Amino acid sequence: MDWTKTNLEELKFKVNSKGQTEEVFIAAYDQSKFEKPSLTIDALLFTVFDEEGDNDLKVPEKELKVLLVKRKDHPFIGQWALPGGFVGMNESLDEAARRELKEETNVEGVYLEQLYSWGEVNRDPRMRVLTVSYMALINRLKLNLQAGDDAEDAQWFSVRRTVLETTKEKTDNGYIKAKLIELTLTNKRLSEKISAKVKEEINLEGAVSQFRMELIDRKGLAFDHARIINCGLDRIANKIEYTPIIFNLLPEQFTLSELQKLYEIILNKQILPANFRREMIKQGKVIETNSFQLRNAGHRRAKLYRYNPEWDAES
Amino acid sequence: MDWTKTNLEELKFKVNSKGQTEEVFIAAYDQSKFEKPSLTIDALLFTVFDEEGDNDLKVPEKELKVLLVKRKDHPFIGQWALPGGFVGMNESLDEAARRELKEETNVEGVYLEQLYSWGEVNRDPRMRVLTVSYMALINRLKLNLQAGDDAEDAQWFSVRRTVLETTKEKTDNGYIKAKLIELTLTNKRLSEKISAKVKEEINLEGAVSQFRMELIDRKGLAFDHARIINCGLDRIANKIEYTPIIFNLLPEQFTLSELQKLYEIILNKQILPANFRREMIKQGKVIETNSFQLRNAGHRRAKLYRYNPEWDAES
DNA sequence: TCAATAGTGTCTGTCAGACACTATCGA
DNA sequence: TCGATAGTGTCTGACAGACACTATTGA
Repeated sequence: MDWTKTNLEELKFKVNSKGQTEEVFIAAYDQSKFEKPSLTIDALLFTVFDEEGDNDLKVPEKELKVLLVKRKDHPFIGQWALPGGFVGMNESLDEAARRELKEETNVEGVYLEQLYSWGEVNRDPRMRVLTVSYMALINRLKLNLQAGDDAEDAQWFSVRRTVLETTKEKTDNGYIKAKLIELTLTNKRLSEKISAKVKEEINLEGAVSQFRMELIDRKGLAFDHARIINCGLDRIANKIEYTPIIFNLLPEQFTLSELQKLYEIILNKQILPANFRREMIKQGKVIETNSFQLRNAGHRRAKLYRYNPEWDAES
Repeated sequence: MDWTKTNLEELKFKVNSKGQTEEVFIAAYDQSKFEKPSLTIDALLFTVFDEEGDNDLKVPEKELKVLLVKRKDHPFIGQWALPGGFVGMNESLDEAARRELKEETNVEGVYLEQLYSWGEVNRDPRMRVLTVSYMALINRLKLNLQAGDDAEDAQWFSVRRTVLETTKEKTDNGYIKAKLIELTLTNKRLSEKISAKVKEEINLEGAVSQFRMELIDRKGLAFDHARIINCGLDRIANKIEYTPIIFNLLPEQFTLSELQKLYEIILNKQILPANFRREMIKQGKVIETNSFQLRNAGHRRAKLYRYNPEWDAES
């Protein structure tokens, strides 16, 4: 059914207060009378790299990375921003996000999800801009296979999130709880280090709660993009337990330790290996393969696992 | 910090490839060159009424209600739609949603949350319209106190959701799972009954999952609003366990049975009273009061409880 | 006494967290 | 043999789901 048309016979000839049928009304409708905000999408692209340490007995650390581009024009010229751009008149929001993804990394067919829409009046110093933010999760290998990776001014930054301070203030009929979060974005090769601050605030009055994500300090990050990155990190952490999105960040085969490391980064807490192992296998999120880790390290070789595509949250 | 301005001295005098400083650039920036989609918000207002049955020994049933307005103009003239409208150039999205809420119900200071943004090219037969959907939860008493309630063409409809069919089709490397959902919206007084169909589809290929909510049949509901209502119902169900949003739908004091009935409606499943009671009290979401149910019914009077504003998901 | 709901007590199997222990590999 | 990680086994307390039972009220 094409629901985009009114397409009911009975409505076709109905007239409004000015005596117009739908056809006449639409033909006469002048939308240009109204001033409109501009519409953009911003794409948060995450991936995971291995970060080799000094001691090669140790297993390499995992780093969560986000793609930033250097702005070539005002506003915020020379600063780093999320890739994004205007939405064309003939593409949907999702299509615009996938186009941006493709332009920036030359990757297609990856996990993509709408995050949130940001519409404060003065978000952009040029004019009123509404941005719809999207998040994509890409595995490293897919990036290597395709070109456009380290093209020009798009660079991967390590993301780290620290909670600097949590406050909880009781009010008459509820509380105000705030979390001051520091986002640290680093790129070793360029010796770039950005650390922005975002405040998450829950204002509860009775049962009426209001959640806000406020930008406190955007040091080197354009617009309110620090807020969007934080929003994406929250989203991954929320979905990690009941969806398989995390496997989008890993290669086809992986060890349980690697998977655990990723969980620890995203949830920002330590997990006991024995329990993690037991739970993953029991849940059925993961299937044992017959292969083993290739790398010769000073310890027993780990069995490789892969995501179980039959896995289902319901069961 | 006012992050909406570039406000770093070093950037102020930096020039772009055309030799413009930021100030010059912004003054020369002509946004009117670009065609832009229109921007609206749609507000999903939920509340709960008691629905008296025939047997007055029985406790009244609860009904989840949504506010719909009858369209007075094309397109979809005469059909029911969510309240909503264009976003002004000087109001944020949240402000626009609160304005709409106030205009429609004269209620302020209630729970409001952004749901999702819908941006398909042909959503609206007039022109390209992006809509950002919001959901508000309002308790019945707040509505009674304020005017504007049953004004003109805004009416409360009972919402019921039935899963007509679930299918799961295995593919090479994943599955396609679909749920066909029927939304039934009824208003007894007007003898109106709308039943729209929405399909929720999860397409999983490897770990790349894609979620879509598709409108199958909009029978009497304007635009893609059935989809938005369904999205709101999903959101409440997801948040009911770990947030106190449900208390926004209840009066200050309530019995545990009333609370349970609401849980059952929203989660669409039966709960054992003994366990429900135990869990609510243990969790500390709820505080005992000294009052009892006034109503004289053929059974022991129930103690009234109220929401515990100290309750905190973390603990 | 009955219908209807309020509210208590308890049993049972499952499971998360903690931790002790064994296995394997390379230097 | 040591350092490092892989992987197994098991104890414990908490807890969800099921259900039997008592309490209170109005007709």
